[in-house]
Order: sequence, then C-alpha cells, then structure tokens
Amino acid sequence: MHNYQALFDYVQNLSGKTLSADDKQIFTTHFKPKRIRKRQYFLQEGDVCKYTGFIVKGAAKTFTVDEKGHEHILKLSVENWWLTDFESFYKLTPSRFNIEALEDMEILQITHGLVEEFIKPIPAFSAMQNVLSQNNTIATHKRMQSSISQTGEERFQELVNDYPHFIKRFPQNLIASYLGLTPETLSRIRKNSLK
Amino acid sequence: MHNYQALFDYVQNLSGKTLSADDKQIFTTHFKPKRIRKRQYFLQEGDVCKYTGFIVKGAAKTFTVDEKGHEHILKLSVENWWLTDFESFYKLTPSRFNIEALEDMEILQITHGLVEEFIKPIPAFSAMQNVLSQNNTIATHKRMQSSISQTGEERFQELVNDYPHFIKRFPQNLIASYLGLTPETLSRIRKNSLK
DNA sequence: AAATACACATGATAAATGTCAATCTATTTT
DNA sequence: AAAATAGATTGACATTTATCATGTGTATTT
Repeated sequence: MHNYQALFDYVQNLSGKTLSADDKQIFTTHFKPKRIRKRQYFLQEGDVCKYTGFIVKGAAKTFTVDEKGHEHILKLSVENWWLTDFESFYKLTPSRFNIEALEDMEILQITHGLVEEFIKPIPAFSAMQNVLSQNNTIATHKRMQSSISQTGEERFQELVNDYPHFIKRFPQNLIASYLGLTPETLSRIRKNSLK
Repeated sequence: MHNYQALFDYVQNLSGKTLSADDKQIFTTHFKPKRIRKRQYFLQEGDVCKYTGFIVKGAAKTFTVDEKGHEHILKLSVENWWLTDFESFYKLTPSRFNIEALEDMEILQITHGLVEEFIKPIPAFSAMQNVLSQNNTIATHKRMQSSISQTGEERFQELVNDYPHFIKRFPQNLIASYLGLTPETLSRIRKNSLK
C-alpha cells in the first residue's frame, strides 16, 4: 500500500492547515507512487529533473562527480523529505547533480506542470512550501557558516548533535563526503576525538 | 529623496507583476527610510532582528565572531538586496549573527508584523518572495557545493566569475573571509594564479 | 602635518587535510 | 559456503591552509 497518509500528515504539520477530503483526492490523483531500487538513479547529471518526489520510505544522496572522479555529496535525503533538484525542477534546466537511491525507496512523484496546475492552488500546500523554503534557507545558512568557520572535527560534532540518525543510518564515507572531508580524514578525526 | 522607485522596480521585476498606485501607497506608508553610517551595526548577535531592510544604497556584511575573535563573513549585501537575518526575523529568535554597514547606507525598513499584515497580502510581493527564496536556495546550494568540493583557488575564481563587482568593491580581507580563507592565504592564491 | 589604523604582502613554521597503498572486516551476492 | 564487494582503518608522505611576525604603502583621523 502506498502511504499517502505520510504526505497528508507532512503537509498539514508544516502548513498548520487541514486538508479537506477533496484536497486529499487531488493529491492521490496527481502524485504517482514509484519504487526506486537501491543504486538506481532518480536523476542524472545533464538531465532535466522532471519530477519531485515525496519520500515515503528509503534514502538517497544528491552528489556531483569532479574531474578526478570523486563524489561530493550535497544532500542526504530520507523519509518525509523531498527528492528533487529544485533548480532543475523549477527552471527546467539540465541538472548539475546526480540523485541515487541508497536503499530501496518508495516515493510519491509529480511533474512541475501538475504541481503548478493542481497542487499549488491548495492553500495548505502553498503554505507548506513557504515554511519549507524558510526552514531550508535557515538550515543551509547554518551549514554554510559551519563550512567557512569550523574545522572538520567541529563540523562532524555539529552533525552528530543536529542529525544523530544520519550517523547511525549512513556509512562513514558518505558522512565524510557530506562534510567535505575524505573518508580517511573522518576516520582519523573520530579516532582522535575519542580521547 | 528616498528612492522607493528602486523597491517598486525590484518587486515588479522579480514577481513579473505590476504594482497599482494603491499598492505603492502601502509600501511607502509602511517601509520607513533609515540611514546607517559606515561601521554602524544593523544587528548585534543575541538581539532579535526586528527589521528587514531593502538596500537603496550602500553595503553591509553579515558575520559571526569565533572564540579566537576571528570574523567569519556569511554574506555580503549590496543595493537591491535585503538586509536581515531571516531566521531571527521570521521566528523572532535571538540572532547568531552581526550585521554591520561597510559604507554609509540608505535602507527602507519594516517590521515583521507590518509585513504580515499589510505587505504580504499584495500579490506582487508574495510572488516576489517565492522567486526570491527559490533564487536564494539555488545560490546557496551552489556555494555549498563549492565549499565542500573545491579548493580555495577554485572558489575564488568562481567568485570572480559570478560576482566580479564584489571583487572590485570590497577589500580582499573581506573576500577572503567570505570564502572561508585567511587574508594571507587569499593573497598567496592570487599571487600564484597570476602565472 | 602627524599620528593612527588599515589593507596587503611575504617569510618561517605549524596544523589540517588529502593522496595513495595496504590490510582487515563486514556485508552482500552468487 | 565461497566469492566478491564495500566500508573502515592505518601508515607514509604531499599539499593546502592557518598562524604569527614583520614590513610597507595608503587612507583616515586627530
């Protein structure tokens, strides 16, 4: 069973508004369930991100690959988050990112056109969007500040405090990449901070 | 003369909508002109950011100070940008940032309460807000990606390409701080990249 | 005009982080 | 169960960046 309830709860929580039965009907009509298997790509660099997906189950990484072939993880996404490259999705431009499933996933996906036509007019949804983009801006500013002013060790400690479930759920090489460190460096940081 | 025209143009450009004479009247009634002299603080760490200001003239830095007394610049703001700590302004929580004028400034400022009551209901304004937060998200993601995946030299080159006027307008020690580097390191990077 | 503060550069050295290679373990696949 | 793969750790060494001290020229302030 595809759990639309998670999506309803999410929208209602963030917006502080209630969804009517009609609203819910519109959601279930236009958001399509999709399964993505571990290691499968949701988006490839150079493609336009046609869909945005609400994650019902599973996790994914958003990353780039540099000239040396090294991955850099910009984002780790889990349940009750949105899976998309916002820039590509909204502007319909080719994406600079790859998005790949880290576990088997179940998402509810929708195209830009359908969001604009059917979903955005729902007040709870656009209210949710505003709150979401605020939260996003705040979180990204905090991460940016860490990035320019703290050492690897401090950034790691902050991540442990702010998102302890990330540490448990994802292997250390992914955490390292997310922090802008090599796996070797993170391994040594952890070793030293045990003292 | 306080240039409300710059604000009108900005809102209309970003939103793609036209402001009526009534709309403009609402803007001029609630946005209050304010002058800030060079080195004066617009916001101090620990205070709630009561106002958001539209920059008509001048420039400012948003920064933190670490335990060692070193400044870290999160944002450099110039004409036609908003001067505020969004987190503090929207959530009415004490700010982690300082905002200080780098030049004599002229801004149009307004409180959170007045925005919510009088300004947000103007369709062009809320449309502008959406576009602005999208642009912001995109720009911050790009900066974040640079930060985790590029060297100081690469980040500097990107800044030169993306915001050449910043390089001309601000001294190098501020640019260095914005890039997460010490002034000495940026000085050496520039020397080496002349080859 | 003198005094002060600021921006920038440079040398010497230290600290943080990256690179490459090897090894070990745990997990997944066959 | 065996084989293959992925993740984590460690050592040796290189590179990047920070730190501290100092000098110099230029604005700013007094």
